[in-house]
Amino acid sequence: MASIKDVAGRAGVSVATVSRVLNDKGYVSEESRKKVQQAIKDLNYKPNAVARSLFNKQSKTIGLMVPDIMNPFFPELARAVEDTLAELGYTVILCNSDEDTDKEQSYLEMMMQKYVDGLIVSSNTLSAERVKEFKMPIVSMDREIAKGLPSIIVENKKGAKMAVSFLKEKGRKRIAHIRGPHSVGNAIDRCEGYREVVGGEPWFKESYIAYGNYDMKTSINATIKLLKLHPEIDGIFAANDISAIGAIKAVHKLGKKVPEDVAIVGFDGITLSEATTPELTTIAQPIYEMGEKAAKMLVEMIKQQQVEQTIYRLDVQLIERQST
Amino acid sequence: MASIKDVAGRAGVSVATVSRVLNDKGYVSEESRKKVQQAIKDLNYKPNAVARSLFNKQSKTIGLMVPDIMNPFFPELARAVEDTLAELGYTVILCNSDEDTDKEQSYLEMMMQKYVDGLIVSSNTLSAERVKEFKMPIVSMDREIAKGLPSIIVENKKGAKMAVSFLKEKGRKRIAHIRGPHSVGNAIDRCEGYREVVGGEPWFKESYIAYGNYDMKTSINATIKLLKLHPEIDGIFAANDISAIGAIKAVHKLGKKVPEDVAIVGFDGITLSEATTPELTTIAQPIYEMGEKAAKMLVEMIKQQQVEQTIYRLDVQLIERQST
DNA sequence: TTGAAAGCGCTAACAT
DNA sequence: ATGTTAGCGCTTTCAA
Repeated sequence: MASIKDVAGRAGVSVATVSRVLNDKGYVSEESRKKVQQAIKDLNYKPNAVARSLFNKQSKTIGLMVPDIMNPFFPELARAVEDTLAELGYTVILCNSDEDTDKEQSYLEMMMQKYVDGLIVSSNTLSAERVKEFKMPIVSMDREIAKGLPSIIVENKKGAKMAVSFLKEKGRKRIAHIRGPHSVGNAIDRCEGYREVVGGEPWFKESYIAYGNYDMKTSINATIKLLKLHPEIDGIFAANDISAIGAIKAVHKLGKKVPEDVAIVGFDGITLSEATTPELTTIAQPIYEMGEKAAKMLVEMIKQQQVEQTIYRLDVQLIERQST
Repeated sequence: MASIKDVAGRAGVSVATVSRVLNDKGYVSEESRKKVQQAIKDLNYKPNAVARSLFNKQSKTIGLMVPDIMNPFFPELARAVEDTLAELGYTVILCNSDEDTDKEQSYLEMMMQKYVDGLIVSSNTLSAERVKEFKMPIVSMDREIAKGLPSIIVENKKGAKMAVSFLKEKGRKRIAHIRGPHSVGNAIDRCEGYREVVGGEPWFKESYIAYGNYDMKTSINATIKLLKLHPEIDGIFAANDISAIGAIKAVHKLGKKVPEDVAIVGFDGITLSEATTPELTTIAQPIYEMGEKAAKMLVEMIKQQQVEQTIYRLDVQLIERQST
């Protein structure tokens, strides 16, 4: 691999001049520039990014930390982030945290040691303090880690209300909710949204809210229990698409039909929701747009060396399909 | 951020000594070692990875290049790779190539510039020459890019034969195939496997092989056409799970039932295949294991500085579910 | 057993 | 307009 010295030698100038044309900084005569460019071509020279990083304390690399890339919400997000960042000249490091504090910590340390320029993170376990002491631009996805920390979130409560209202409009009289983890902000918001729409109904019971943990197995079991206890239920709002798919399976297992006997609405709009039978009606988040926005914000922050204090709350959209 | 100089100063030794204890290389008196370790603790010193890379020409980073992380096959692979590599002290850079030669090229250049230590790649467009001139350990997934290049592949033909034989055992008399792209090796192998089992049957027709392109929309249309042309078809082997899901949808659209009227077997064993109704019978690849193996092989290669000339051909497994 | 110093490839003062 | 040089933080020879 040719180095800047080789280029300088071949062009008959000093390394400083080469550096100047490389970075288009300072004065360089047209003649020298030509010679340097020629030498660069001849040698197929590519600047050494590591040497640059050492000097600049920047690596043109950002970290993307998600709980688990296998969770179907994240591939699309990762794709959006990577697309956008690649366009802007950045490289993406993938981290699966499993929401494990120790793993998170070691990823953070690795990032500092490698001069990673910034971090896009979706986590419920990363505390505000640890983020603070980690002096690096951060954008948080799907959750406000700390006041004043840039975040991309969606209208969770509003979306939940849309979902439940939609079930009502469709003539459903007993609407249950499969909720997500108690510790997760968006699960709380979505549950609140549900409550606001049907919590005051005369038929409403606390036991209409079952715990699905955002996962399929738990949701299947929860739904079966729910429907056995309350056979009158004719509509379900599941807090995410995975839970909704679990609910569909449970309904089928009990010999009932979706949507005839029980109509189901999910939340997220992951690709999976189109692959099921029946296809899932869902509250779609603009996942790709979220990733794109996060990436752009982060780069802004990196360039300005100052943290924008913004929260982007993106809108959600009801996609009606066969499950309702 | 404390540097090695700070540590040396605080410990009252030279930076060389600090480096020695850091890397556990060369002679260090017990006393000096203690002092250095204490200083490291006091200062919460972490070695600067970039400076190390500059010297070592290694970055403890590897690239993972996939066509598209949104393709449901790859998240699990990425997870396996990342888990394994993180365990071994490596960081993973994610690249979505879209099988686009230009994108691939610029990723490769970025990797050279950043002293990336190796590459795990799944691509049908990366040519043998480009890989050769890219002097860096590479493991190829799901495809042999060049003779002698380490690859992880699966028993595609054998799996296809298993799938089709299984349909026969289940009493299916007219078995069709939804094939993948003509340019993709594993699609060719799977199609061959299909042919070997039923190509000699008296009822076999060339038009029983439809083109699904490994994608859902195309497979839906192909299946609809197929079943309209040949209503006698009672079994379908789809070359991947996405196609199989498309086939299920198509069968439903035509008012027929899976598996009563048409039994369907897929290939891949992606998580998605469990989420459908009916759940998909499929030939499962050991996806996680493939990623793990690839990562371990790559690290071996990096450490030994020499390329092992091995091809791992992993076995596949029939998972019987509701679609048959 | 330890330290001084060169060097990895680059950028940016500073001089000229 | 250009070159010389120090320095980014580390590792490793070489000498002591």
